[in-house]
Amino acid sequence: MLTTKRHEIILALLKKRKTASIHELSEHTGASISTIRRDLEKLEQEEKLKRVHGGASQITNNRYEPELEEKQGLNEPAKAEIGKAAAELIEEGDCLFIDAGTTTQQILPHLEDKNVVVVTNAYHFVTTLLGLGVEVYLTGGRAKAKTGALIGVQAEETLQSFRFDKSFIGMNGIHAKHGYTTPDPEEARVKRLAMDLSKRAFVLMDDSKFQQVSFSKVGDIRDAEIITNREEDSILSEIQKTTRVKVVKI
Amino acid sequence: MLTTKRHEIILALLKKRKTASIHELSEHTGASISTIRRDLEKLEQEEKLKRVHGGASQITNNRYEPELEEKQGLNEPAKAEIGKAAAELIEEGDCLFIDAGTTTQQILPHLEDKNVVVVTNAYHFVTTLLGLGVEVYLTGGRAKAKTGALIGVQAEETLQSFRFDKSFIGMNGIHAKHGYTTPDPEEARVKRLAMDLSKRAFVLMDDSKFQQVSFSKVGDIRDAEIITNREEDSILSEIQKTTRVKVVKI
DNA sequence: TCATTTTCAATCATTTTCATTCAAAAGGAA
DNA sequence: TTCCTTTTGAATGAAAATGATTGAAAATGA
Repeated sequence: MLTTKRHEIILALLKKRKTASIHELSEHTGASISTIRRDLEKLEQEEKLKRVHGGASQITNNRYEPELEEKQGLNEPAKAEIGKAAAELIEEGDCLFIDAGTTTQQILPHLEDKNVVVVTNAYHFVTTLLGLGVEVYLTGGRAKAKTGALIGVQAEETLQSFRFDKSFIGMNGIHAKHGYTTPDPEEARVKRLAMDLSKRAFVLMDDSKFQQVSFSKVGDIRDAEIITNREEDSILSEIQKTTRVKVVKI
Repeated sequence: MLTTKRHEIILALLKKRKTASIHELSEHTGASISTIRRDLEKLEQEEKLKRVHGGASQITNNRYEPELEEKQGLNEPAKAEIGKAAAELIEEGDCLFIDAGTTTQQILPHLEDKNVVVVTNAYHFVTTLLGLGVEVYLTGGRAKAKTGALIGVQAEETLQSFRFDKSFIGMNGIHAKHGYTTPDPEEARVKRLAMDLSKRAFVLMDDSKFQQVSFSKVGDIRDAEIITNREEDSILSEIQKTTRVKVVKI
């Protein structure tokens, strides 16, 4: 029996049932227990299935959730502090835009029962916000799994019908010369538009984003204020010449 | 029996009933009391359930979900069958609108890896659909906790930029004379618009909705086709004079 | 309150499964 | 063929899961 064929059989069986034991698979393919183990090891590396004690189980359908949750773990305390600092700027009656992203997400818990209206392009913020008793508007648009954002013409159109007191934007890179950048051009347009529609725009960034440059430019340094945990250094000083920076300690 | 499999069984049972005793679970899975205890301990750590003296109970995530989940339970088998029947109408390459609602939600599992584009006004369908590998567009709008729908001018504006091969609409009432009705006028407008933008519009309704009249009119009987589990009777016959009805058995 | 019953957490012995190693078998190239 | 690499199956001790047992804790009912 060809190795590839065996792999197919294993995956096919797992598609029908949610789990399968090593012994079932061994019997079903005619291969020995050891071989099946090796197969499962390889297939797990390829993210085709998940090994469990005694066998294997289907990979959790959610192509989306894991990515976001993984990301969530990175630099978590910093993000939480930045989110808290952002929330402190919010006043009664504010109309806010909150961009999709793991850092901006940290603002949410601080909005409980605040009298604000939130517009967001993050479809998975909605349930949380409603639960906190906040009035929520979602932009339309195409749903992007990787970042959990809504993008495209519909997102931009919907945004046009709002004006914000404050907007909180996530960003992938900031560079003294190249300004704010992010990988996806369509996301960049939405961020840019939200900034333009706000009296005050805040970019939330942990220190790892400094001097990074991504593919799509969102704007120049002066186009927004910055909230970060970056410690004082020459790069930060340079940026502070151009715009206001709120520095949080962790 | 695989450990993972047992965990799934436990969670599945808890999803149906609100609580389950250790003994029930032991009997149901064939595992010993000790093993079940260990399972519950682990699953509680993962926040999948809450242990209580003598067994375990469902976890309630937040203030919002319960309402919708309660509703979910009502007439569940009927809704599942109706959702399945609706999915059978879908063809390769279709552009679909799927309305927010517990009945329309039952279509989702049948969309796995189908080559379709889905537009929806239900913000909590997005993650599921992306997980199934479907391209998703969300309408904009104000998020309504009670029904999980996006409504208002932004929703209508976003919808205008699409045309659908088929739309699947949830509805609260159908009446031979008064047509389709639903409680919220803003939701009614969205439903109406989606129907207008579709080559074929389908209203999904379990039999409890017949001869019900709600506050806001969505349209006349002939404005959509109907998918229901209503058994043959005079009321259904009357309606069938006006429009096509697909009847499912449960 | 107290006594009784049920459930719980901790521990132990047993069984099952796992990762690692090694040698045989099966290809592939010169 | 011979030499070399890859795949396979078996063997091993280590790790994990399981079921039974026990005294402590919690619930129950008088």
